[in-house]
Amino acid sequence: MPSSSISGASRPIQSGDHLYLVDGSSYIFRAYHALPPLTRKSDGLPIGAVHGFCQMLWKLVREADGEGDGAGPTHLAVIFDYSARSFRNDLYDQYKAHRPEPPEDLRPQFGLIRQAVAAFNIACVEQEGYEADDLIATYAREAAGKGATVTIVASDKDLMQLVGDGIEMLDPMKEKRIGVAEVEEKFGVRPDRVVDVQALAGDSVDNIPGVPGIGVKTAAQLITEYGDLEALLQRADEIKQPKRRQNLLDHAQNARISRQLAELKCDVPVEVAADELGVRDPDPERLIAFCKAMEFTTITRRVADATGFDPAKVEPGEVTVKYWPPEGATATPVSPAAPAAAPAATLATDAEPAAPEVRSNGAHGPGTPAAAAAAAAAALEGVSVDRSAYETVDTIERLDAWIAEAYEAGVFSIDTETTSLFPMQAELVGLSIATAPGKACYVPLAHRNSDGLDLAGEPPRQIPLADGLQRLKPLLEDRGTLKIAQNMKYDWLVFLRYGIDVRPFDDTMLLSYALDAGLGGNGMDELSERWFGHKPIKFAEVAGSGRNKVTFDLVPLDKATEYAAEDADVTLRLWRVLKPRLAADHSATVYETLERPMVTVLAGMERRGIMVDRAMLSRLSGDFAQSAAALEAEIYELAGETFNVGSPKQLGDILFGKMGLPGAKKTKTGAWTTGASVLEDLAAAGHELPSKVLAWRQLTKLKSTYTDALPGYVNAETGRVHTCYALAATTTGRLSSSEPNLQNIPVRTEEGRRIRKAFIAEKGMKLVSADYSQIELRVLAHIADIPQLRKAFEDGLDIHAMTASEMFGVPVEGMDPMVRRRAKAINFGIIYGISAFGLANQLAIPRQEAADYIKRYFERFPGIRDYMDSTKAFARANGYVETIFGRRCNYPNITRGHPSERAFFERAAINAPIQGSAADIIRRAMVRMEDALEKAGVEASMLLQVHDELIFEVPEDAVNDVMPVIARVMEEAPLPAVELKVPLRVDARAADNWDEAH
DNA sequence: CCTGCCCCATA
DNA sequence: GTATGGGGCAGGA
Repeated sequence: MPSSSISGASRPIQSGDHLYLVDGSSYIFRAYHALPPLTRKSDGLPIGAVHGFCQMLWKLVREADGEGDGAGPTHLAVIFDYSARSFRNDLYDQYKAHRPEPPEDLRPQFGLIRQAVAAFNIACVEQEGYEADDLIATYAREAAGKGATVTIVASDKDLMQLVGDGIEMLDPMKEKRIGVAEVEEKFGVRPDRVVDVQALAGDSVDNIPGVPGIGVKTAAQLITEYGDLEALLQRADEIKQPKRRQNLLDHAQNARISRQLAELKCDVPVEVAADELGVRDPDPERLIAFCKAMEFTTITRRVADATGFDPAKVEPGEVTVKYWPPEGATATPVSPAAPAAAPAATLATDAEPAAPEVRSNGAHGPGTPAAAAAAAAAALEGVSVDRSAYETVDTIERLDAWIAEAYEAGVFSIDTETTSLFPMQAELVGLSIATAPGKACYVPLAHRNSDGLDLAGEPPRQIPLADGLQRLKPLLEDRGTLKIAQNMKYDWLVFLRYGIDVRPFDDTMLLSYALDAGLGGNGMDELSERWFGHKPIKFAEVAGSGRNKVTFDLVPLDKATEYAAEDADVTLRLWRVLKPRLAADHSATVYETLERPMVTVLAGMERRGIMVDRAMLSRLSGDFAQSAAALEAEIYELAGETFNVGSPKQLGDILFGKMGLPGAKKTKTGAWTTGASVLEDLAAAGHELPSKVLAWRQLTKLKSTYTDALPGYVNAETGRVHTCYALAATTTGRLSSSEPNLQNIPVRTEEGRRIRKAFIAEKGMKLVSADYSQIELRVLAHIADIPQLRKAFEDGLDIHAMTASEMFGVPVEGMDPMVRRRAKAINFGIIYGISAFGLANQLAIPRQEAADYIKRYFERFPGIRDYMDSTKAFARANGYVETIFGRRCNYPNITRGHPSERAFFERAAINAPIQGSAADIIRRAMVRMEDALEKAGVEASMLLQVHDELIFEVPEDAVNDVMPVIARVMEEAPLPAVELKVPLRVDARAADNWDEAH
């Protein structure tokens, strides 16, 4: 049988009856993301949508009075889509194409909802080849034709064409009635012309093409003017706008097909007649059994109260949990430790800070979470950015009005304007707020007037900074109002310095990063362009650039308002597009546990900064300059002429041109290669000049990049260096550090380590450095599940020596250091997605020999090859890979481009789960660190992170208490989300400076 | 003054 | 062979 319909009571529909038709399929999707996630207590089965559905059904059933006075239902049915295909696919094969699979935790609820309908004893209709909407249309028209009232319980805009003549809609989430007026408001035309509008505007969710360049607004205007679609298409050549006219002429056929797709079928040969949909009383025992099985305590009690049935007498019923629709061809994730359901399980068990509770903005349409996200994007597409509509708020009254508006909205975006890009020295100049798309303002707080002579004149009219902040503080700290910013870490730090602790918040940059890492930048201008095709004003356009650049407090208020309010406006729009995608993309846990909590953690670290010994750096600078000058003189002598040693071009000419040394290689641009490895080869061959150049380069590098540059970053107020961590800069989840970069402070050479010694603790304090030992190899051993590696880490062995012993069959005792070095290079190579070429380069051995090593390695560790092959295959099939915590790293170009480029992305994809999982682990440790230290009653401040190392500043007498706490938090960081198959080990040391602590 | 390139510091 | 940020040079504005 092509359907599984169940009829209700037999009762011919007549005038005065009231038929309720519930759109079950769209309800499920809608409830899934509109309602808070809910799981069955006993086993974690996701049941949020089922729960919402049952509450709604119970309400409807209670209203049924069997009398038909127009209020409660006399007839009631829940309608479902039977399958994805319908007659519309024959009209247009792309119809509803690109629909993503339903989310994992929604799947079992499809079956459960059908069982709920049965438990309520309500008619349930689904029919092959027809969508729920067509069945609803058929029943609705028939019943209305017989004089009955019809209520369609749905919010799907596709059903709006049915409204009128006794048919209305009821939005089950907002409990809002949708009549002719509401439809006109939405589509700009009467319900009977809705399909014409849809035919022109198209629909990205259902993949209905429409006519390019025409949205709902334009479509409504055209239909109103020309009457209907056919008339418009006939007279399209009368349209004045050339582009629009051409599009209508070119895409007329598309529009006609779109209309057929949008128009609902009112004459479906229904298998269950409308007369068979009469309301029946539920069987209380069966209903209670179902509710008990689902562990719905409140509904169980209500049903019991209403029916007088004692729930204690009823055993929980049997419910069948099925993953429906059946699992498709979705590939399994790379990591055996991260099965598809891992993110959901993580949510249920992980004791992480929960998302702040925020009122839904209700802006999402029906459909899957992904479709909802697409709908949110589509809804924002038509709203153009109108900079002239922004308000400059210069009175307390207007500021209070905006604050009230923000409270009312429950969520708003905010952006600060300051005098500096460094949040630690930025002074607040003003701030902008947006409470809805297009509804934004700028509040100047500390602007000055430039009179053109670079002298500040009378300030413009504005609210004094202190007064403004005093008004805003309660709002910014209000736990019930969500603040949104693009790169909140900056604004959060600025506000903190003015005594305001902004929370709760969302960050659109981090949302984009959690969702789309690797697909492009996450800066606001780029996101605005990507999502809205809109280019915001550039900072340089309002503040100038180069020598003409002024601080923002000198920007005139009209310009400042346009720029600042637009940023807030765009940020809010981005949030509306990106936030709904978290659920759809299963990235909510990554965002909530690995991204958002990092904002305040990193802000704290940046604020504390680290002390550097400027005198020591200055002495070093002098030393380096002297040594470099001496080397320079020797180099000129050897070369027989003076030249710029720092110019690779000139150096190449000397070495390979004038002196005719061997081993000359070309770079991409045709210049001589003068990289370190080339110079080392020459030096090893006994040439003096190259070895002097190498030494010179090292010294000048250390001098220019570190000893000269670092003092310039010392903050005048704090006397410390405050680096800036980027949370969303890498594809793998690592942080990056800049201004200055404190993640590449030298450590390998003795000269370099002298720079490290200049990073010191405050008097009476020590620096504690705690670093993970071999974390990436441990992660690899876990992911690829390599028995020998697991055993070696378990036993605390020297992992490289063990690898060498396995590969070359030599005992670890008395091993030749060269043999161990080779194994070490291979181990690192594996992490980097090894190639014979790269390994040969690294070890300076022939390519064939490197290939033999790799072959031998794979023979000894076949699991590694399996991991690499399966990861590559997964990345090629899906365009992304995941870490063990579900962070997604995208590689969209892995199947495109030249073979060498593809090979590059393949290596990156092999590396990303390893590097990324390690990055996730240290993020988890950092997020928990402050609380753990506080709970343990020990004092310590986290100052720096260098990928696998954390640096703290600790009072001398607390050092011994602090170190075990730090090590424990770091070693246990993966728990409880992931239990690694290998132990993590952390080494911690304390000293007066970073070099000795490391 | 900006950009691409080369080179090099870290994990 | 992975992931970054940054300095100096050189060429084109």
